[in-house]
Amino acid sequence: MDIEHYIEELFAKGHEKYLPHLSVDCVVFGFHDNELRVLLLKQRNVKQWALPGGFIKRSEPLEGAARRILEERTGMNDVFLRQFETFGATQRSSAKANEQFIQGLSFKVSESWLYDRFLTIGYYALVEYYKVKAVPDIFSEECRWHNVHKLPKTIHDHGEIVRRAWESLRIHLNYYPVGYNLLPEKFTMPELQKLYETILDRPLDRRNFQRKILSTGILQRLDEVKAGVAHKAPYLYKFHLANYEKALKTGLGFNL
Amino acid sequence: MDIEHYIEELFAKGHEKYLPHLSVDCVVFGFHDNELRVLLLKQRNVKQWALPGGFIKRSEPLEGAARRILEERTGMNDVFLRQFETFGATQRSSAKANEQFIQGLSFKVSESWLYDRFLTIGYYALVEYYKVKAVPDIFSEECRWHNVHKLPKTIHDHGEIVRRAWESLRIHLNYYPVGYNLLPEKFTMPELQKLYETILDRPLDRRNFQRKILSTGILQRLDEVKAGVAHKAPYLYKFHLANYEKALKTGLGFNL
DNA sequence: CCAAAAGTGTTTAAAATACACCCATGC
DNA sequence: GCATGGGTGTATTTTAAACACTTTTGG
Repeated sequence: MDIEHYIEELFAKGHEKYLPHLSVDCVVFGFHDNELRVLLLKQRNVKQWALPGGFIKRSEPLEGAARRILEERTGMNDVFLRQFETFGATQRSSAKANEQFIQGLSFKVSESWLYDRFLTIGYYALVEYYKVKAVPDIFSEECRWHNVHKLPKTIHDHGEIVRRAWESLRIHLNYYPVGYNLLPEKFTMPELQKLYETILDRPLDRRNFQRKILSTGILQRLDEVKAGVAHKAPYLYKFHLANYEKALKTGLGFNL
Repeated sequence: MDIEHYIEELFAKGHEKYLPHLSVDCVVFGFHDNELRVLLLKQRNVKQWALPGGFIKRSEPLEGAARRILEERTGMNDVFLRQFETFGATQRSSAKANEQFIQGLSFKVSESWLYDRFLTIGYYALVEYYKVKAVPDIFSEECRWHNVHKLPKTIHDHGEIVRRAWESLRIHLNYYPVGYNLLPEKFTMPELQKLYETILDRPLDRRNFQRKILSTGILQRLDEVKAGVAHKAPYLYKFHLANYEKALKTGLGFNL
């Protein structure tokens, strides 16, 4: 099988192409059905899920690796991406933890760089849910969104990594604007609020939220209302890109 | 020479003991003469300074490596230590950049794991200035404190790393208490304020600062005043450890 | 016509800021 | 005795939080 061949090659010779002992894992956040979701890959031969991850080419910038991995899994480039932590506990990954996966392979590898200890550099990404064309990697049979509140069983410390990414994102939310990468171009105020509430995991006052978010100047209201909805149609907004970019740089001393 | 032998061994066989391509660098902050200072090492054969850094033993936790490195350079354990960023640009380190150092060695090494690309995981530490017994490492001839405002020429991206660490510390300051690891056991309110002003790099109002910091409950005033000072003697304070620890965990939604 | 969601402003409380006078000490 | 820095409190402004009624629409 083609993929098995690919995997065998990676086990045997991956260290020639990639830096050993190092991986990059991406926590890809998307927003859908009023849920904050992360993209996870279902490992072959194993009933566990994993973060989209990969290795760093020997002469590839660290962030470049993260962007490449992200593009491979989601088809997207130019997404919001932020490094948040590097995980380096000794027990965090091991050949043991991968045993089940390895045993399911059709070939035998008695030694491989992939059996070594790995440190992983964690990035989180914010992406527009509908724009993602999720594709599994060679280790996986499926790529699916999961509600951050109901994560399935994960390999290694990937559950913890998601938790930490979410934590970083919550803090991030109080410094920088968020949403451009998580919402469609046009969106309503209640949608934006839901996004914030979902990330912060608590309800916000409708009126206070609107006042504060508008005061930042990152939004512009359109002369359009959302069509085809029950009840009163809410206005559509889009981000004021110049102000949004500025706020990304200078921050917006915000407190929701 | 003994040290040269040590270095030669490290060049030749270090990769057996340490993870390749990875280093840990520590930005050690101390506070003295109303200055925020960082500990830097003067490299042998080179007119440049470097952060205290080192490598990760093959079965050593990442943070453990940082603590070991810190203890080796400062003689201190149990200091405040926080990972803040991992630096992985391709051009950040190279054999070229180390050329001068290598040429100064009495032996020749044509190949070494140390010539490879390195990613470095950045930690910053907060330490009590007077408790530090700074000792150079094998690559250095001197270990000295430098004012963060007047950093000397550094190797690689170490200047940038200091800048980023300081930035992280400034943000940190608005979430968590700081000072226990930077000040002597007993200190005065003006001293604490100077520390905050120095880290934030801007003046703070005396009365407002005192009110806010006291309202957190992390301080306890002693029935003692500072002796041997000109002018009115300020009270001495110490940290209320239980409250301080609690604040380290739960944070103190602070805004100076 | 009514249930459900959106639009809009005001009042109140809390927090941040600005500011001034007295006190103790070393010189 | 005076210059210097430390101690203390209040008034003002700004920001956050709480809160209710009206409007629109689909069913």
